[in-house]
Amino acid sequence: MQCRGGGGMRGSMKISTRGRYAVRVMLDLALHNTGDCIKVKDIAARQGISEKYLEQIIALLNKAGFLQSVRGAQGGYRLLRAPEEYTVGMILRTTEGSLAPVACLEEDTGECNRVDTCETLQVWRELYDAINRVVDGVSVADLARQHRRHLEEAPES
Amino acid sequence: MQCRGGGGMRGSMKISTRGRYAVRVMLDLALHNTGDCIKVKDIAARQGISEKYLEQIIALLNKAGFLQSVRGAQGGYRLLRAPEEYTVGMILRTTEGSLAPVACLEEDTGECNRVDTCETLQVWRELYDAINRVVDGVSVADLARQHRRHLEEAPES
DNA sequence: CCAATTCCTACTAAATACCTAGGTTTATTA
DNA sequence: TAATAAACCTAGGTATTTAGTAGGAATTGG
Repeated sequence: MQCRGGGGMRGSMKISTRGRYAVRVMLDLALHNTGDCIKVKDIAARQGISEKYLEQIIALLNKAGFLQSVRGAQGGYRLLRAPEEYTVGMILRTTEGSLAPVACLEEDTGECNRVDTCETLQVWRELYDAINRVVDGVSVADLARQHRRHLEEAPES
Repeated sequence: MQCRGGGGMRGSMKISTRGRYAVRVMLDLALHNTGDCIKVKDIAARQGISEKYLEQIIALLNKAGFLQSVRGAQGGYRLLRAPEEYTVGMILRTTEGSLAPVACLEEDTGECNRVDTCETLQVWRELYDAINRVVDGVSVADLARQHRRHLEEAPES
């Protein structure tokens, strides 16, 4: 359905929907940060994402301490801190796990035995650094700012 | 066996063994670039990788036009061009597919409909650029140079 | 001819991605 | 107080991908 081209090679190094949706959720929460609770149902509707699936993703963000949750009727979620305080890197790490391109670079795990003689490790380290620099250099507030600028330039609906 | 910590979160954005082995193969071929053929069997032994699996990976590199192959007894492979001509990026792209972190950035495919209003796309684009800059900035010759320097500093065996 | 090699295709077990489904608990409100 | 609306929790389920195994056909050197 999504792979029409030739066979084979679809591409790894991908950020999964979990991570991408999580970033969009955080942005959504920042844009509707009026003080009162925001329901999963509303986010799902706005973002066009399955409600039940979003629930699970938000649960990860919640467990990470990013959100404040209110149970019961008229409950929902809101950002615990200011949008500036959340980087895309933080969000991706809690939902996707480590962003290291190879397991050897994982903080706790890994440590392959060929570490001293492995020339490729240096490349992976540079890659890891570059990835972290980008994702930690963008905050949810940056995304929100960009969204508002978009609206000004092309005001629709 | 490799995940001992807690459950959950293993980490995406990973380069698979295909890609990592491919880079090691190219480095191996560069280091043993004496002019005569190098057998898969020897590479597999030196690198400690399954012969049959390597065969398939090398087939990809071969089909991409990176190698010269000689069939039959005393056959094998050698680099078609100088090690300087191959970047890690080229190798990863032929074995792993596109290095784009999201499908929307894929050259031919993708083009999601929310392209104009998607603020997150900008982050993914920056990430894509950063990844490409790193992997295209390192050649197989660089890896070989680093290997030889390693040997000088700590000459073992 | 024989042995060594590349080449080609199919298969498999395990993990992962991306959900769906169904229920439990907690709080508001009619 | 009962109904309802929400968060919370856990267990699947299908399709795809990964990391190989396996087995043989085609090609060449000795």
